[in-house]
Amino acid sequence: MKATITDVAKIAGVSMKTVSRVLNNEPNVAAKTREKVLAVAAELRYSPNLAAKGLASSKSYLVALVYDNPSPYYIAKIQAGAIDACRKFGYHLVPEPLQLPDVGDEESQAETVRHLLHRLPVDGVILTPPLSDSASTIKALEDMKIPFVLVAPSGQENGINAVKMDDVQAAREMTKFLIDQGHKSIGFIKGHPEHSATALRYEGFRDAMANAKLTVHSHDVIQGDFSFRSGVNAAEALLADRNSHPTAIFASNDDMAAGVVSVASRLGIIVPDELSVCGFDDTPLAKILFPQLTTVQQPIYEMGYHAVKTLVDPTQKSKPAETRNLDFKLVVRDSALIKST
Amino acid sequence: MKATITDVAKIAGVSMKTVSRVLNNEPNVAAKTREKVLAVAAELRYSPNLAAKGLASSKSYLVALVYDNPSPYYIAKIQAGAIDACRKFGYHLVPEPLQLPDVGDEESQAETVRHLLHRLPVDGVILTPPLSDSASTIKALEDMKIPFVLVAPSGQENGINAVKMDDVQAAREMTKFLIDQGHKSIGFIKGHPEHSATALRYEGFRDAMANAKLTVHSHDVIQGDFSFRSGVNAAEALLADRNSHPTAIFASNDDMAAGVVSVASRLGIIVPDELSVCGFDDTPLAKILFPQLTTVQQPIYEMGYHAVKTLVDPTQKSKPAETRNLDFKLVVRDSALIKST
DNA sequence: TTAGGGTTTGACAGCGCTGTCATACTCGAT
DNA sequence: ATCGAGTATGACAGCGCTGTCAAACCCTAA
Repeated sequence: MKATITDVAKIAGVSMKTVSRVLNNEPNVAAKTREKVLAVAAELRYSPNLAAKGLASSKSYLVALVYDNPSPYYIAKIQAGAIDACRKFGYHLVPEPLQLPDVGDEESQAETVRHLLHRLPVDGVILTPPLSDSASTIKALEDMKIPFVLVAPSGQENGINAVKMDDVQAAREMTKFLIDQGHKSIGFIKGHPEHSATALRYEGFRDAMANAKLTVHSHDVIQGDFSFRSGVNAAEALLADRNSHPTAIFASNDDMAAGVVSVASRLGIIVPDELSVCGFDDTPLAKILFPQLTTVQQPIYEMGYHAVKTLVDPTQKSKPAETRNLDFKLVVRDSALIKST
Repeated sequence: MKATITDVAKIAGVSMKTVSRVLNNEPNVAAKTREKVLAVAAELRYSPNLAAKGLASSKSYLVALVYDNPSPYYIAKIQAGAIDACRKFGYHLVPEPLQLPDVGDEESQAETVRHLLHRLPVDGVILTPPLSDSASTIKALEDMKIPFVLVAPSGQENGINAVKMDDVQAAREMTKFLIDQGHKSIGFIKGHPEHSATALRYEGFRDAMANAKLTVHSHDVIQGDFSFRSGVNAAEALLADRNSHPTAIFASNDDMAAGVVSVASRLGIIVPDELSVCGFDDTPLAKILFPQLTTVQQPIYEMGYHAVKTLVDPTQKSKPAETRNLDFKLVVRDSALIKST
């Protein structure tokens, strides 16, 4: 029924090994032979048996995506990128969520991961945040000698493969965008204190303000926690004085920005005419909201793609481990007005 | 380094085959032998090599989740359920998104799926909507003799495994809930005309209204298309007359319900005091909104779980193919007030 | 012409496991 | 004691592929 290498070999009149060579793009095959093999393979609709390949070459052609991230949206995007890269290189992606009950201390996390990968040996692992900051999980991987890539780790890892984006720079550019729009008084809502991005985004904001010689008033910076509700609270504080409030508010994520928009609408403050609002992350929410949110689009898909690429691309192999910064994108939508000159 | 069956066999003083028997819970192994083997296996931290297992038994221990569904949220939930079931039965899930560019006519979809599964032979396939309604894709699977399960197909498939929920009943119960709350005039917003759920949900609504001997005025039923914006438009129509509008609005999905809430808030109509609103799907949006949405929670996770279960559970095997209806859940939140007696 | 080096090809073992079938062992009934 | 019918175990081949290594071939330079 299903064609094997032996079938192809027989019909093409060559040995199995030669067929194998052709199919794996190995050198030292006469062009003519190659063509014939390819033709036969196509005709027979041959496709290799991954299990057999794996068994013989002690590779699995599998990459694991390990996550315990509560944001399905984030994971879905990473996964999409990772799968596309896998396809390109003949690999397959196996998502391995850590059960929420499992997510206890770091140690038990690492143990779970160890267990997981013991059962299903893979050729590489992608660690998503917050796992990408778990020292013991990383150590477990190193122990097992399984290649891995960190997605958006907060530390500056050396000698470890990682993909991330520059939160500071993104916040800087967003802030600069607002300043260029003519805003001088800009409110900022910080994220959850324990999330690593919080400090980075705030740093970018302050940088840009300082560059523009604008002062950041302490009462214009409010602590949030990335939740919609905290955005509401922050907005209420920032907009308390109807006669003198910031003309723009930069929230550290979209959920909080949505909170700001809702408060503004309740107070009758028109966005963006009287108040520009921007967020961070470009979640689906950003497009549902009215007006649509100006925000920062993280290269999440790309992180997934490049994570897999560093893991499986033979070209990349043997290159020294490195942290790769991927480009974000400022998405300007209605919530922050582009002034007509 | 890594223990094999041979190692375990040697140390336990039995044959490979016996170890294999123990590890696969086959019968006819002396209790004492079983214990010893298990002990040795544990000590050696032995875990079977999936590729070898697969090669020898011509199974892959892989289940594919095929989707071209644009809703990452939906897929993520299906996937979570499917993965959990896979874990339980020693399988692994491989997500196989159909590239958006691929999604052309049904034929090319089927061809893509055929191609996909040709490359990676799996023991079963889960087809998510709208693929679960693609006759040619289903046929491709049948041709390849790969077992499959349909998730939420709209047709009444016979002799085919499927998991779904009863949209009609859910809409009926939601409507009944509103009626029990004392509402007599209830507006309804229909979904996208081409989506199969649209008719079912509307049917449930009408059923319940008829049961309660309430008339459905044609001007209280508005055609929407599942988008937020269409919800806004519908709400504007339904609430046009400030003095006499429905006291409750049942939107066919959460996005449209969100549109209703936003219009109500703009018009100064207090939800739920002056207007009860409910949606369908229990998307993340439902909890973000203020007030939080009363809605129907679909058993999406459960569908994923049971889909895999029917595919791989040896207990279920050989059972006749059947369509399984899973239970939905009415989630009552603030947007539809529970009146204090 | 021939040696030497590179290129092209194939034979064969074996990856780690399971299916098949044969063998050995156990125990109650005769 | 003897037979039969389980029950328990093992020997062995082979799943489909690749790695290794040897063989065959081709060409150029002497």
